[in-house]
Amino acid sequence: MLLGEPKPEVSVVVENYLQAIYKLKERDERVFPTRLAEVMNVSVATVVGTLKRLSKQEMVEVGKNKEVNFTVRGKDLGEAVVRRHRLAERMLTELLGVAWHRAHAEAHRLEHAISPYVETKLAEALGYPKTNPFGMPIPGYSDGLHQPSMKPLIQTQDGESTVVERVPEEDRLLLEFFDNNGLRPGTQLKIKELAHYKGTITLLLELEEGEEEVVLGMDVAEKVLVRG
Amino acid sequence: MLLGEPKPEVSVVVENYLQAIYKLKERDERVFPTRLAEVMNVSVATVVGTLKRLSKQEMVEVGKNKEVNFTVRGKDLGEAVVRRHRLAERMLTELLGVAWHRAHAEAHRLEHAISPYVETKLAEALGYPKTNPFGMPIPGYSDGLHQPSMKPLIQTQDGESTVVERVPEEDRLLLEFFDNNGLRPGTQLKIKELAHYKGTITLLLELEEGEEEVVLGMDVAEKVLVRG
DNA sequence: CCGAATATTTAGTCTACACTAATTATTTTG
DNA sequence: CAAAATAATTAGTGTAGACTAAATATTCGG
Repeated sequence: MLLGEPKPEVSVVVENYLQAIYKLKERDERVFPTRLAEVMNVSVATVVGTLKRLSKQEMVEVGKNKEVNFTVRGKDLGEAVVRRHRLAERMLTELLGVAWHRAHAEAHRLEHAISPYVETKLAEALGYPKTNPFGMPIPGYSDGLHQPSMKPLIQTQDGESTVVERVPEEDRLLLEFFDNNGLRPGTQLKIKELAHYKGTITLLLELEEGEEEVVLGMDVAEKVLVRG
Repeated sequence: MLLGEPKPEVSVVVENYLQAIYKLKERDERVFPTRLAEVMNVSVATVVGTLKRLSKQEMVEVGKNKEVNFTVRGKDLGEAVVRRHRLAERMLTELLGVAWHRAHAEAHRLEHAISPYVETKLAEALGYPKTNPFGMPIPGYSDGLHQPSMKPLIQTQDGESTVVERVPEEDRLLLEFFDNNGLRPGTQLKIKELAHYKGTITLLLELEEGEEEVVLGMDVAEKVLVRG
């Protein structure tokens, strides 16, 4: 009954760094040590040290301008972590009945425990989903495919009708609010009032149980994408 | 987009030690550092060091006779890891279609990534299974319940008909052999020849596709449990 | 272009977890 | 019971990954 494992090629910590870099680049952010320290919630000194190790292992390259870029190997690994994270989110919500707003945090623990083999079985069981439950594309199953065109809520017109395509997944409280109000990818809605002047946007969600009015601030409205 | 976690109470390493201790005690083995070093696949010196930490954290007590025993806290934690492991094995085989003989190894990575909340949802989705796919009881869902009486294959009689209840799950190659031959919990069989003198036992498996003859050595036959 | 603000690096420390080698206990056995 | 075998401990190392504090670069604004 041996329980010791044969040691994974990359540690959980390294996987988390690569994932963080991948997600920043996914939003077209350039990656620098300080920014990485913010999202990883560690000190800058720690990031500098870790980047040194990552460089030595040929996963990233740090330019003299300090910008962090992936090597091919690093990008593949980071992408794999993100892919497993988003598949895990789907598994949690669709197969296990986990609450939608909890899936993101829970998947963060699972993403490192999914082997390539389990990943293939999981993707198959889920029918090769193209996005996670929050509308983020699952790399490997979604790329290449033409995605529906999307724009942030702040760029909509008063009175416009559209459909939610993506919501920000990082803030637990916000997710819970969305969950309680039925605002998630697929939700049909109409822009009731776009009040840039006071920094709010009022939505009329068209749910099965009837219409629901929701008011969002502009900072949030910038991160909610709708079709169009 | 913070990715840092709030730090789990116990590390993966500690969870693995507690799990190993739990599984040894489950088979009524007394636990000593050397034995633990064997099953954990680390040096005895490492075990001694780790046990010191575990003692300080009130998870185990090491007697002057060197025997390792759980505290209440340690037992609860060890049991939780084993429970999640066996639930994960069920999830892999029943929900994801993972090959039976691979479930054990794969679950070893997942067991540390399942929170109490996900565990409840998982158990619910699986219908509160009483055993894992290899016939081991899932603590918390199976205890208290009267289990069918079991005995090892070596204690059967020539010609006896019975049903497989449990197979050893640690050896990958053996599991694969079982898998390929249809020998798993639930399989109906007849003892064709019990040849203690040459150290073999020959089984006639009654499968849907017909009968299958399988020969096992006594060391393996000791660890395959059947009803009776 | 210079000084302030911001960003990065270095130095030194700490913990967990692994190792080997050497030493010390303990147990088994002739 | 003493010698041999087995078990356990101690000492010393090493790596990953985290920290703070201090030093050094870099960038930005007036």
